[in-house]
This record gives sequence, structure tokens and C-alpha cells, in this order.
Amino acid sequence: MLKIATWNVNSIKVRLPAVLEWLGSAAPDVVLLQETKSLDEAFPRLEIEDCGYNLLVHGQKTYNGVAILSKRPLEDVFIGLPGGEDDEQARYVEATTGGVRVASIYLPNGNPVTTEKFPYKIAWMDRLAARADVLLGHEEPVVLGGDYNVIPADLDCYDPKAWRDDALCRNESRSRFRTLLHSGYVEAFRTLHPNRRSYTFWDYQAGRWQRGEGLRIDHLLLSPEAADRLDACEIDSGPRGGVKASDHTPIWCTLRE
DNA sequence: ATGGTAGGAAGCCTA
Repeated sequence: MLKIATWNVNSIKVRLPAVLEWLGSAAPDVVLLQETKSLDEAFPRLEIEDCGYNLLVHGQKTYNGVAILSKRPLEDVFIGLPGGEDDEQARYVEATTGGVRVASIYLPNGNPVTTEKFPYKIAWMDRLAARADVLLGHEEPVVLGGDYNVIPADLDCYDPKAWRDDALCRNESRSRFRTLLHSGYVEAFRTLHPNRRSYTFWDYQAGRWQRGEGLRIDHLLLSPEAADRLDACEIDSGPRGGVKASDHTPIWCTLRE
């Protein structure tokens, strides 16, 4: 079995103790990280390598930043999402490991929707769909995991009415998320748990974690060849309740070998 | 309740 997880850690520097603890207890084979907020030369490589992981990092100063951790070798590295030649934001990295093509995705938030941030998000989603189509053409197992900053349906939100016009809920965002599904990708969690209300993110503000008021915005999208092998998919809310917690918690799936 | 909290940067921006 191959266990693949994704986790928006909101600063790898601050979150390193929590990440190391979770690597030890959950023992994932592959981990996709987002919002590492670290220059590559400042990334705490040695501590993670000491846990038995190979490492691929793509970061920048202050914002964004993605990484892939794997117990297997990382091959055919691909950095950055095509189609944005002047795009400086570190939000996409891709590699092959354990026979699976994996991508760590930090999709733009897009708020406020009245600013240039929203069209940037939508254009980024169109670029992602184009790349996802290319990967489908290879007819290999692909897992596109990360913080999609999209609430796919009202079931995935504690208060859909309050969030209706937010960039995470807007139809422009949801329809493009569905485009990925229509093209052939399978969303692992909702496929295995059609009616379950679970979240991957709880805002630091207003006591959302304590109130159980969250959003499901971190997703694992599987190509048909990966979906054939899908065994399980669960959200591990444990890390969200820990000390110095990220506002996101890990979600993982297992693929049969 | 148009605030609230967290992180990184540097004296605000992003989420």
C-alpha cells in the first residue's frame, strides 16, 4: 500500500515539530506540503531526511511555497505550473515517486473577489486544468493533492450562506474544480464518503476549531489509473488540535500496490 | 458582532 498525504502547514519553520511528530505516527510514504513560507536554502531538510524522506522543495520568501516528501526516490522533477511565464508565486511542484506522478498544489485563495486576486485564481485554475489534461494523456497513476482553496459543495462548509460570495465558493471556482472531475479525475474523499461532513481547515479566528466550524478545501484528485487502486481516504484532524497547530489538518489516501 | 488570530516581514500583507 502507498499512503499519500497532503497538508498545508502554514510555515514549515514554525510547524517542524508537529510535522516530524506526524511523520512518525502516521508514517505516510508521500507527503505534499503547502504554505511552507521558506526559501529553499532555509528549508529544514536534514530533520526531515533523518525521518527517512527524500525531499523536493519549491519555495520563496514570505509567501506560498510547496514541497514533496517521499520515502521513495523522487524522479522527473517539474517545477512551476506552465502558462504563467511572469508568475513568481511558488504554488506548484510535480515529480514521480513510487510509480505515481504526484503534484503539490497551493491554489490561490482569490479573495477579495473585487481585486485582481480573483481573476488570477481563475486563470491559475485554467492553467491547472491544462496541465492535468497533459498528465491524463500519459495514462499513468497521478495524484494531484493540495490546498485547492475551493469548497466543492455546501456540505463542505459550516455556513454556506455566509460563504456564498467568497472566492472559495463562487461558481467560477466551483465550476473549474468540477472541470477537473469531468476531465477524468476522481476526488478521493467525497468518492469514498458521499455524505460525510468533514473539514480540513478551521480558521484561527472566532474559535472556529473549538466550534467545529470548518471548510473542506484540501483535496486529493486521482487519475483513473490511480483511482483503480484507491483503498482508503481519511482526514486526520489530530494535528489541528495540537499545540502550535496549522489552521489546516492532513488528509491522506492509500493506493493498493 | 465587518471583528476575530496566526505567520512573516519590518513598521502591513496574506490568509
